[in-house]
Amino acid sequence: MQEQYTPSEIEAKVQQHWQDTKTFEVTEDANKEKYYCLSMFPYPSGRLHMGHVRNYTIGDVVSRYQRLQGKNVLQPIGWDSFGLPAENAAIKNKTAPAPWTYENIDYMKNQLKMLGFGYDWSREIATCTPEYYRWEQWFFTKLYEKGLVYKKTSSVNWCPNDETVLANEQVIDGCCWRCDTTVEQKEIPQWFIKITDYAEELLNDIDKLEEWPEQVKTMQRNWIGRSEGIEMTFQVAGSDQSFDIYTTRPDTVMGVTYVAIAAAHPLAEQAAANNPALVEFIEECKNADTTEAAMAAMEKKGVATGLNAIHPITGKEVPIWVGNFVLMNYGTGAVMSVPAHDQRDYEFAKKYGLNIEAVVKPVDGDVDISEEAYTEKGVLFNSGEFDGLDFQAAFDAIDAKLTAEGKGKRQVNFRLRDWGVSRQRYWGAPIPMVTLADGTVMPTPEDQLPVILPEDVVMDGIQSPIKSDKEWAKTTVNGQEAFRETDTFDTFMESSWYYARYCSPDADQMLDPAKANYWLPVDQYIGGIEHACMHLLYFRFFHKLLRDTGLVNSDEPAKRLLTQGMVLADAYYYTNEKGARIWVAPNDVTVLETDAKGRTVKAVDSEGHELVYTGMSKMSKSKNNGIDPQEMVDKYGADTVRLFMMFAAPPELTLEWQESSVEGAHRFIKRLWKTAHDHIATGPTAELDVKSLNAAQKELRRELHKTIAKVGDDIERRQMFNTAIASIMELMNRLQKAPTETDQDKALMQEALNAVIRLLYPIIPHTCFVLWNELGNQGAIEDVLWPEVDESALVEDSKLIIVQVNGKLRAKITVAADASKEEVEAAGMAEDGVIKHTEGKEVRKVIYVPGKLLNIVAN
RNA sequence: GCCUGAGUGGUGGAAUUGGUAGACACGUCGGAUUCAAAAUCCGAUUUCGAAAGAAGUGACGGUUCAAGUCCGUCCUCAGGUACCA
Repeated sequence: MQEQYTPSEIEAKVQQHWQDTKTFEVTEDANKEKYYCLSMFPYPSGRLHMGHVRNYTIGDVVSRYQRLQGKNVLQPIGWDSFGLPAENAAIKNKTAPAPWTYENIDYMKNQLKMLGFGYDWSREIATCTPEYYRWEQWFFTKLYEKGLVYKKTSSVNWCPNDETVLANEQVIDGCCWRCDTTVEQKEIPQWFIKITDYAEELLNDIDKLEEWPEQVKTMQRNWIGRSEGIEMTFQVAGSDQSFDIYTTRPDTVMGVTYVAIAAAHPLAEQAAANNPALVEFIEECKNADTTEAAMAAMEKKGVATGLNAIHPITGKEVPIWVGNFVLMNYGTGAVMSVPAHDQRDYEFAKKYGLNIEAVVKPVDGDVDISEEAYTEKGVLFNSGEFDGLDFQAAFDAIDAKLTAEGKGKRQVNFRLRDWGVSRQRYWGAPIPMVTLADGTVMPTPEDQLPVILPEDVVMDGIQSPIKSDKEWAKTTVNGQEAFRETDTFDTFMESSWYYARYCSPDADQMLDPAKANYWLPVDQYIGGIEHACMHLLYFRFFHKLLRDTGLVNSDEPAKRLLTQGMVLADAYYYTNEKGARIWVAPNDVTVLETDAKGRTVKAVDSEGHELVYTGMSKMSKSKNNGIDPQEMVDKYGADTVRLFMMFAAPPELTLEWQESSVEGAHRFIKRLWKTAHDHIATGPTAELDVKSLNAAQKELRRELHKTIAKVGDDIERRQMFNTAIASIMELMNRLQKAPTETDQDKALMQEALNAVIRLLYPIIPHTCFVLWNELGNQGAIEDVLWPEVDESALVEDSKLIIVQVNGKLRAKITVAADASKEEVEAAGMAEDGVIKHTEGKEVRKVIYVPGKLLNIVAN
């Protein structure tokens, strides 16, 4: 065996072995328990970043661990390869999105192999290929036939200068990122999928996701946002027109002093006919940013329409205002306003001098609305026949009255909105719809699928090539001239079902149900927390759609979810002559001076600029603090990078990249290698005879088996890979100091190393692959099982008891494992530290936590 | 704004069910080895204090024999907010 640890040699050799023997290619096997481990697939942006490395290392650790549990483990990978960045890169590099994407895939695929991830490469998919998206198109046409797809107008960000639609990301401070023109909102027809038809099930089935983080489940519940309220109709005074509003606070309805409608509401347009101020305001609202955050931040403004609405219960007239905070697209496009009991309405009423009438007060006192709205639920007053009712009673009574008079009804609403899947961009799957010459809109017939996206295109930076090429849309359907839809799908469509396609990647149908039902649901899904609401909800939604199409037979796509945190790194900048901050890459920084505690005081870059250190931030292009995984693998080897990633923080927390800590991980592997080398150099070992071990050997063996138990629990149940590694490090620290004189010392070392190598295998597989055979074991480590815990080795004959007086630590005592409370108490009371703090005091109570702690309460 | 998290030594973090706060590692300091350095090995390392001891987990308050952990109010940071993926 080589004395030096040479990761580059070892890793190349082991990776070649995995490739040659197709170690990680799997097929359905009814005799084996399956395990499907899935990491969110990457967008092929160019090179892997540390976030990818973290995500895929976690997945690989889980997969290899499960393999050693004897399971049939599927770990696939692919490429989420449609999307906006490819268009931007293509324009910048004067190429087309397709070649740019395919080159990136090739490059990144190599990087994944160099990190040693055990993927079944025979199942690799790229969503930008017709072989993939054709089934998505097919599925969309099926959804259309089922009535789950519809078209409606919806607003998009519009740059009037470029005459193009912008993503939210491309709007900077209300202006186009390319030409700085003020962005407008434009209403255009778009396709929607009725996710709201599944809102109730998506909400209820969250309860089935027992192994999903509570955090994600809470976010999804709030995102879906089920509410119970009343929808009621207001008549417009002096007209036969009416409009509906929805409220979750019908108990406040007697306090309605005005109603607010959206600028795009038909009534607003009607009222604007002879009201120039209103026309101007409606114009202004058209250009307002409609993202939720912007809506919340903007100043709430309004203009009176001059129209009045008739209160459905009191019959009184209240003014109708147009408010910039009401959107036509959401809800009914109108809201009732109760300034006394809603803070936004309160501020609006104060601003425009509208009436404020309190109708709800606390159960035990008066209501004070001189400073702000009273938004709690209380008891009604000033509410006529409803006076004295509490929230629920008022809700029921008002519901009964409105229902009886045909003016309203109880209704469940969801915050969740239907999924708009149309994008006016090129690099996406064409939406398989056509418009015939006679105006009929219909799905592309099945025999004309896939609708192929041409890849050989020239990007002009503004218009989608399939829109600017007027010929592309032309086709023939049912013998008629027809025009293809030139919008493409939201890329969330592709990422909503890839997990299912992996089960039968070459199937000549969307998926092969027999194979899909063998592998699905996914046992472990791993990805970033940023996907909690959108991707993970679409993913669950699509699974239910697949189920209702008869393609899968489970209700949920993934049993267990792990959401990993971001990767941060040091960031440094200097200010140039023009006053601009120039961010310097961390590997170009030399720290010259640290304070007594090791904090950076002075740092310079290679050109001598003195730098400002800003601490840790998310690795990003803007702060130039990305660490290239490739460089790290070249320098330390993949196993070191993997070990550091898993050791530096628990998977769900942010991880701070610290190269000194990477070196620490590298040192640990070197020590492991040396310990194994030194042990192997002493020659063959005798058989371990457990009965003959002395006390020290027994204790060492107990530590070994405690570690085996802890590591298994940490990886499988707790998913705390960092503490699993820490406990292996502790054990290794002891093993390095353990005596090696006798046969049994050596036999124990052999048992320990054979176990440690398997415990570490999921994390540093290359090193462990080699060491497994060096230790004299036959066959590949992939084919052996996880070490077993010898329960008999765990038995302890004594226990350490913490002795406290009034909750403060005063002594530590060792007692027999079977000592009674009385014995422990007597031993504890005899300790100097205890006597000192109980002298002259009365012992009032003694709390004993068996085998752990004794607390003496005295005063 | 709203929804969801996080905050513990110089640093990353540990403390799993309310029971020893700081495991493991990095850094720093001291020592060994070396002509010297790198590498490696050994030791110290929350703060204050000579010690005894006291204080200490973002802030303030509460529950409890016992609180990093539970409850309340607040502060800061992060993720999401429906066309970035």
